Amino acid sequence: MADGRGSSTSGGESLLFLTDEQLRQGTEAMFFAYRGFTADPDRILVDLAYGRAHHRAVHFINRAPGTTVNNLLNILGVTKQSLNRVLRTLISDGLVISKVGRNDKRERHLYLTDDGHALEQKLSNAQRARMRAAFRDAGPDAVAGFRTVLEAMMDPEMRQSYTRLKETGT
Amino acid sequence: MADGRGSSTSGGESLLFLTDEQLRQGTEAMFFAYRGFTADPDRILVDLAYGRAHHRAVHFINRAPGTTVNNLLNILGVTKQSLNRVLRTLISDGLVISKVGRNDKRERHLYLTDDGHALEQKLSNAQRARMRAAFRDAGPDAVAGFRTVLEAMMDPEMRQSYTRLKETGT
DNA sequence: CTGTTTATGTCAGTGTTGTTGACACTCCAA
DNA sequence: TTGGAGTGTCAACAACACTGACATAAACAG
Repeated sequence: MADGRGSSTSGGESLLFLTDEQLRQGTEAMFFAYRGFTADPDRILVDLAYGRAHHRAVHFINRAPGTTVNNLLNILGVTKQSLNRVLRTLISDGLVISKVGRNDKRERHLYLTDDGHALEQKLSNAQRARMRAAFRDAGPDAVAGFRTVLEAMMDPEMRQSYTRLKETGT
Repeated sequence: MADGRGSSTSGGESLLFLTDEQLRQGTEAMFFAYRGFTADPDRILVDLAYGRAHHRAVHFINRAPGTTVNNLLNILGVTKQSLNRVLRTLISDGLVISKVGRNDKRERHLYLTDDGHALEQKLSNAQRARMRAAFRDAGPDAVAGFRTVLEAMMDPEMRQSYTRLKETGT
């Protein structure tokens, strides 16, 4: 909980970082930063006639190879129709392969092909370059704070997905 | 820089926070957090048959009353056609008024009506509640780091818009 | 075995938000 | 007066989300 530590003011809990003005600036920072965050991969994707949805699918299939459609659905938070449209193009373009499950044959396990890995690398390199520069400029303490606040901002289920990915890669 | 490490050169400070794994986690944190960030206002907007574009327009008109269409265009980073569609509905629904400029009559200055202010409050209260909770849980130092990293992640023009809004409210 | 649930895929329709391109109008400034 | 800037509108289109309905196959529960 907030105990005011690290505050520059004296005397009791300084909660100045919780003023509406501060919160509004946080809101706007999220808005403008997210634009930057997606800008670089977006530029690559337009040339390939893909969109952000393809990027997200490729990212998480790479992150958790063999993940099922249902799992991906939960992570991405979209409908199966919406995801299916994206997966169909990725599969028919040879970037993703779908394997019938061994234990449960209803399930489809998703993997990137070599071409899929190549695209994932291209996209994540572009995105990481910006984040690396931002992290480097901000320094490790700021990065820790950045992650702390973002985690606190997630919906609980999303935080769970995030943590499980972070810790176990599923 | 595809060495998979981002590790430091000789001797100095540990740069473990710049590993590809750390950057990937930062990427995923942005993705999941942004979902949370928009979730609460989105729930309100669906009932009103509005979308995020309306929210953004209302937010920035409230933030900089009397702003011109062109200024708003630059801040939002969309085409005038796209913004115009949104503004048209907001104006015809009585949430926004457009006043012909006094000095330059080509310009339209945008203001929220009372109804517009009411919607803006409703939306920003919902959004701020989550951010306030996240800020409070994370503490002031984390919040400072959060803002530092986000600012470093913006495109330079967006950082300029962000800073000018923050400092002068235009 | 039968009936139900789960996992997936697909078709059709709709809505929001973004894009280009084209055109018109007003007004300012040179 | 002419050129350009700011604005508004029309048309067409694409990406990506949604709902609803339906089909198939496999797993599971009785």
